[in-house]
Amino acid sequence: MRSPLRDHIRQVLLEGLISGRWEPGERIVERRVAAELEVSQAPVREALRELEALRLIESSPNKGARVRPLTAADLREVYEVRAGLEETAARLGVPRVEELRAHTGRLHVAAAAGSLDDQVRHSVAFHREIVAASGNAVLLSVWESLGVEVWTHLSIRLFRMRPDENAADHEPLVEAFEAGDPGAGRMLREHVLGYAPCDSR
Amino acid sequence: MRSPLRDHIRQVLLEGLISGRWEPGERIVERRVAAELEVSQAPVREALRELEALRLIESSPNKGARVRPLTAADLREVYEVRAGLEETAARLGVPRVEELRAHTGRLHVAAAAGSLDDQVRHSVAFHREIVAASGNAVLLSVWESLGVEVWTHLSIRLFRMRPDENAADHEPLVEAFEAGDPGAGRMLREHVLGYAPCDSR
DNA sequence: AAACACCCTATGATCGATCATTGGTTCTTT
DNA sequence: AAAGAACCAATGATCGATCATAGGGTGTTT
Repeated sequence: MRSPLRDHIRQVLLEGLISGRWEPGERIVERRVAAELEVSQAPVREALRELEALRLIESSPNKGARVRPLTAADLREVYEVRAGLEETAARLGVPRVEELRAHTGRLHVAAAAGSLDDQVRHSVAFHREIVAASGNAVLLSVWESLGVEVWTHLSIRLFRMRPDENAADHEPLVEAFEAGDPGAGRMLREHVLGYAPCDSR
Repeated sequence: MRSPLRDHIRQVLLEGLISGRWEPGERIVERRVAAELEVSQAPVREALRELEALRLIESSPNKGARVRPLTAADLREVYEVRAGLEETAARLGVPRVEELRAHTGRLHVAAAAGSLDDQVRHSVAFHREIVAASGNAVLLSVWESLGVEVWTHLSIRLFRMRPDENAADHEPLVEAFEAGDPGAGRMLREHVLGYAPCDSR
């Protein structure tokens, strides 16, 4: 066994959160998870702390970890931050348009096939490409710490939100980037906010 | 003893990083820290992971943690992200102008007294107020995860950067917020970027 | 001497056990 | 019965010990 123990545990916990095995507000008991996976308590703790950094769980001293209750307002906050980060990314660098087109194409296919998981995956990849193209590693790291993919899955399950099923929404963005349109950043921000819940405007 | 063991350890490590006890690139050995503080290895590991989330150290499996070598380019990346976050914050909410004035005043005093630490502290408080006023808890949490205060101390020590000694720089911002100037966000972004190293423009 | 295999130490990763806190339960006391 | 004290089980926090890997040293082969 090399060293991916806590990585494996984190993955199991993540899948449990996405699939709804643990409901929001429910406690996640370190020893139970440890016993089930036949590992010790320590790596479970570490995995839980990583999930805490993703804001998926919350914990208080001596009281343990519980699944963070996810409200539409929380989700909106995440979208607002994400929109700002992606706008910043668009200002800093130009994404590889071919990549964007490839992701958009796969998104089309997934939407046609009705595969929610694939839609989420390719949509996330589209946006990640933009952030990565900024050339700013800190920005990418912060963006990833938002846990976009997981939150998207959760919002679909908990709020019955639809994934951005119309890949067409992405086309204008690609064209703006290709044309070097200085308004691409703003477009991107609006695009992201458009999927946030309770858009107050 | 209640539960702040790992918090205490994190604080000790933080102070060591700021003070230069551990130089960039140097290894931080879990057991040595544990022995010195007369605690076990486990809480030291947890504290190290928190510092890793702040991007202050980096670690790879089975190879341990080392102080992240801090380059001017890294620092610039942090400033770019920070500038974007604060611009987003300014768009979302209006800070309490009295608070801003109070922080600016203290900044003046600290600058006059030549107290670097106080200058950093009050400058950070000024910007934090703006982010907190956004009303977006995720935004605040992400901003704090940038570790602005620590990075500022480090950049002063490693690059002999000057803190934003002229509190006057903050005055126009306060006035823009007070006037409800829609350009306040952009001003704030420029202000933050102005302190970043290697401004290429 | 270069290349390679083997061993050895330091140390990160993990474990099983123990300490300490929280929250509930029961037992008085009024 | 309500209020409080004492007890108890569950579990998070911490510990000391063990397992396993990385890197360096040493000897052997060519």
